[in-house]
Parts: sequence; C-alpha cells; structure tokens
Amino acid sequence: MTNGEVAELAGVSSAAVSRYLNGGYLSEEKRQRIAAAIEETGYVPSANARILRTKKSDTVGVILTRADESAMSGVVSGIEKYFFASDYGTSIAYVGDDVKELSKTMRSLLERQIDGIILVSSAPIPGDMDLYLRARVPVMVVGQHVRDLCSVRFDNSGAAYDLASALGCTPESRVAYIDAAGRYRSFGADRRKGFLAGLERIGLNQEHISVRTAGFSVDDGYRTVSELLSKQADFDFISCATDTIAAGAIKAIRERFGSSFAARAPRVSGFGNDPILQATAGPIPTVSFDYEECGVKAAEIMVDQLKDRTVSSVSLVLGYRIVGA
Amino acid sequence: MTNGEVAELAGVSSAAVSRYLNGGYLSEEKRQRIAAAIEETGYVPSANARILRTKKSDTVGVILTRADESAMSGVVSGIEKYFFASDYGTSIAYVGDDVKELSKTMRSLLERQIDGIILVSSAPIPGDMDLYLRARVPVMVVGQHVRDLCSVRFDNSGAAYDLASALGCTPESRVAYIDAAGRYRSFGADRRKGFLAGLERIGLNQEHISVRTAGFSVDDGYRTVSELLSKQADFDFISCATDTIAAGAIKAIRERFGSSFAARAPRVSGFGNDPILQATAGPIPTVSFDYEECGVKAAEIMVDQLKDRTVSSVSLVLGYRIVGA
DNA sequence: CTGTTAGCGCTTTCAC
DNA sequence: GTGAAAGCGCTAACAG
Repeated sequence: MTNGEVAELAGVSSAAVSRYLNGGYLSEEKRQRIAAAIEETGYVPSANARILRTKKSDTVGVILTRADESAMSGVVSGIEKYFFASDYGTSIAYVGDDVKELSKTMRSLLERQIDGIILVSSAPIPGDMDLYLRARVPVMVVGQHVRDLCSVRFDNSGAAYDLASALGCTPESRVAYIDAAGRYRSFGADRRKGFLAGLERIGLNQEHISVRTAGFSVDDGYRTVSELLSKQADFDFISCATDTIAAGAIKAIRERFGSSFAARAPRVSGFGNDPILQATAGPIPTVSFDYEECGVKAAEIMVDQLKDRTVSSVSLVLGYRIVGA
Repeated sequence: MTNGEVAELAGVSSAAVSRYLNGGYLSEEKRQRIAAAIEETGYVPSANARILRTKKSDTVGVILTRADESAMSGVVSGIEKYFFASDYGTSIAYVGDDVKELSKTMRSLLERQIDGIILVSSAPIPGDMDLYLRARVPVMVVGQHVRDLCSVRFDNSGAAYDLASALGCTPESRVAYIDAAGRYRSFGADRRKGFLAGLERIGLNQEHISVRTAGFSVDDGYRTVSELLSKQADFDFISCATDTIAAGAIKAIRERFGSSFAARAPRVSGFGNDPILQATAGPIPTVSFDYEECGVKAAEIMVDQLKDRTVSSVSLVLGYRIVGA
C-alpha cells in the first residue's frame, strides 16, 4: 500500500496525502476522506522513502554492549525518555562480547541515515573504530571518555576514593582489593587507583594491602577470594571492584568462617549497589550510580549537538552516592 | 556522497558500483578503481535507498520491555547470535513501563520495512495492539503465548510445580507463597498455580498455606514478608515468585530471626536463579531458565517463517532446571 | 562484462 | 488549498 493508492482511493493527489500525514494545508473535507482511506486500507507510510527524500531520520542510534549489561536497562530507559520527549526516535543495536562487531554495527547504523550515535560501552574501543567515531554524524560515548568526542561517564575513581575513606579503616587495618580483570578502564584501573589512593590518604600501612584480580562473574570472585583467604585470612575488609565479585567474596568468606559470620570474618564492600546483594548481604558499603540520569544526560547532550553542530564537545562526569557505610 | 559520485570518480557507471557492493559481474580492474574511490571518499551506501528499491531490509525488529529487564541481555544475545549467523540484521526498540508506547513502537518498526518482529514481553498486551499483531510481516512473541502467533516461552507453571515438589515438604509443613503483583501471567498466575498444585500433590494441608502478593522490587518483598511474619512466623518455607522478592524475604527473615538464621527461621525459595542471590543467600531452591537459548529459538523460528511464510505457527515451551534444592 | 534507464514511495517546489 | 512533476540513492532488467 502506497501514498498514491491511498490518494486515488480518497480522490485526491498524493501530495494531499503527504500533507495530511505531515500537517500541511488541507481542507477539512479532504482530511476526512484521506483519514477514511487510510483507516480502510491500513496504510503504513514508508519511512525509507521519507528518509531518502528528506535526508533526515530524526532517529538516534544507540549501541549497547554486553559488558555494560547491568547498566543497560537504566541507561536505555533514560535515553529513550529524553528522546521521546524531544520527538526523536531511537534505534538500538546490541553488541555481544565480541567487540569486533562494533564497527560492523556502527556501519549499519550509519547506512540508515541516522542523525547521531550514542555508544554505550565501558569496553576499550578497537582501533578500527577511529574512522567511525569521526563520522558525518555526531557520535558520543557513554561509560568512558574518548578524545574529541562528547561523553558521559561516572566518576569511578572519585567514588572509589570516597568509598575507601568511608570504610572506617585505621592505619593498621588489613585490606584486600579485588580488581576486575580485563582492560575496562572504569571497572578496573579507575576504581583500583581511586581506592588505593583513598587508603593512602587514611595513612593505611601499604604492607597491609593486598590486591588480587578476578573475572567478572560471581564464581570468579568466589575463586579468587577463596584462594586469597587460604593464604591470609585476617583482613578487616575485602573490597571488590563490582557487586558481582563481592557476592562471590561473601560466599567464600561464609564458607571459611561459617554462616554465622564470626566477628573475625572480613567485611566486604562492593561497587554498583545491586539491590539483591544489599538485601541479602547488607548493609555493605558500596557505590550507587544513577544510570537513568546518565542516559538522560547523554540524550540531552546529543540533542544539543543535533540542534547546533557547532557546539563544542562536552565531557560530563556524573557523581555517585556511597551507601551502606 | 552517493553511488553516482563514486562511479564518476572511478570512471564507471553507478550500476558498476552497485555490482561492486553486491557482488555482481565486474572486471578486476574496475573493482580496484571502485575500491579506491570508496576508500578515498569514505562513501557509505544508503540503506534507505536500497530498501526502498528492493523492498526488503533483511532486518528483524526486536521489541524489549522493561518488565523483562532481567532476561533482556540473555534473550537479545541469543537472538542476535542466531540472526547474525543467518545474515539478518537486528533493530532493537525499548519500551519502558508504559506499555501504551508499544503500538507506537511497533508502528515505527513497521514503517521501516522490517521483515519481521519479535516482541519480547511478559506484560499483558494492550488491545490496541491487535491490529499490529496481524501485520504484513510475521510477528512473534517471547514470554507469553498469543493466539495464532508464533511464540516462545518458559514453562513457568511446570517449573513452579516441580519446585514445590522439590522443597522437601511434608503434609504438615507450613508454607507461604509470595505472589508477584500485576497482570503478568508468567510471573503471577502461572507460577502461583503451578506451585500450589505442586503442594497439593504432596498432600500438604491446605490450611497450612498462606498466599500474599508483593510488588516487583526487593523492598516490596521485604515489606510483604515482614508484615506476614509479624502475624505468623512458623513457616517452613517462604516461596517467592521471583528472586528479587526472595531477596526481600531473606532480609525480612534475617531481621526477625537474627543474622544467625536460627533453626526455626523459615527457609526461602525463589524463581529465576539470580547468581548474586544464590551466592549470598544460597543455596536456596530456585528455578533456572536459559534466556540465551530462548533468544536463539525465537530467532530460529522467525527465520523459518521468513523463509517460508506458509509454515504453520509454532508455539514453543522451553524447560527449566531446579537448582539449590 | 558493462552502461542506460526506469522507478521504488515519498516530499516539495511551483504554478494554479 | 491543491495537483503536477521532479528527484532523493539505489538496484534490476535490458540491451549491448
């Protein structure tokens, strides 16, 4: 079913149908007739033809990666909300663990005449993406900063610093930090450095600090902490780079110290404020981020760029809340 | 940058460029020249023009809803994997809590000449969707069954039945079931009915069963179970419709019985096998679903429909695994 | 193998 | 207010 067929059925020109759809000059009478014809035929206009003709889609592409799974729903929800209110559509693409697919995904978005792209990813961006990051449309990144591009991210380092400060440690406390493996700056280096800096400020004896690295799953955390505890168990705190790892740590500790959580058992801190962890193991110190706000801000910046492409690039760092301490 | 401009630069016809892109007859020499011209100009073909012309996009639309947040990443990952291997693209749309936006989302997908639509949603589908469910393209549903449509869903009822059987209850046991609020068939009615049927089979005294209803958050579960326990506390099991509610239940129980989990404290069962819950509160009996497989199966069925639209509609019910019991 | 050409469904002057 | 007509970028005959 096309424009023209509807026009014929309503006894008007295809231009009139177009005007009906887009709110141009049109007599009430024809408006009625067209409405009836559309209703009758179930006509659905072709976005492709419209975009081809007008050269704009009023749609922003959003790329999600598995690495940011836990933030996914919140961020998308915020993005969607803002774009919806601003009369932009959203087209989401998902990239699994294989970051190589990123450029392919980016390309297919670009082929669709999308107005802008928001890449939501904490994962390191492969070199072959450089081309696409400087595309003909504004590209922005959520979760990390990329030179010359707009970005929105959380202050992981600052959060980790404040978290370390909030644990109530003394210079004599013994602390283990379980780092997140892989080259994820925000989960890894940023949090670790911030945390260690926080401990240093307290004046914590460097020799009382142990650092280990774990994968991203509960099981990874469990194994890493089990092994650590088998060598040394007199920690005051085992601080983990993510709440998922923290869950594994808690399991390991409980296994070693008994379910009654003996007074000598290390306490645990996490990162991310998972509600289930907080309810079942809490209150434990952790960091809470507002993912939805993150999405809203990103969309807001994107819309600004879209309206005025000369606006200089913005790099926004969002705050955090220390909870359970 | 267009087809024609690239052609001119390479000294060939636009048809040749098209052939280059789509793998038609072309001399090696022209192939080289075109490649060079594309490289030089950074030309990106217009998907809209191609789709307009060919009337097919080789792309399937996927609609995600907030209600299915916890399954989202897994399902999408499975869908994406299968379509990728089958040379189909995927275009994802997200619908928040306001299910009214569903028809708008569906429509915008339809306008894009998408080849099929997979609606991933356990939420009740509004009546105004009927029109769209019988669209010109195959539509299928993941998470519930809709008459006449292909669907993939989990056997929630059977899982709940088996879970109830696996708790190790006797006819004299006292059991509370915390139902999930709202009109979500799979989280609500299906699980509740299956669970109660399972208890009945054991011969559990009906008067020893209490049913309460909670919202979907940890806090909802906490409040509901706290209130329940303040009236009656001698349960052997508090079984919850979701792991999230179970987390709240555990918090409420711990608060009432002390963190040492006295022998008289009720045990808890959940639904969904959240890894964090299992690590921190487990092992507790719960049900595990393979969301990724669910996505793969859905995509598989969709591809079948796409290849042969006369295939009769398939309704697949996936199994489950009882864990922690 | 290759170029010419028509036209996908839509919007947008332009002239009435 | 309204219709005729051109053309967005691409592909698919078709003729060479």
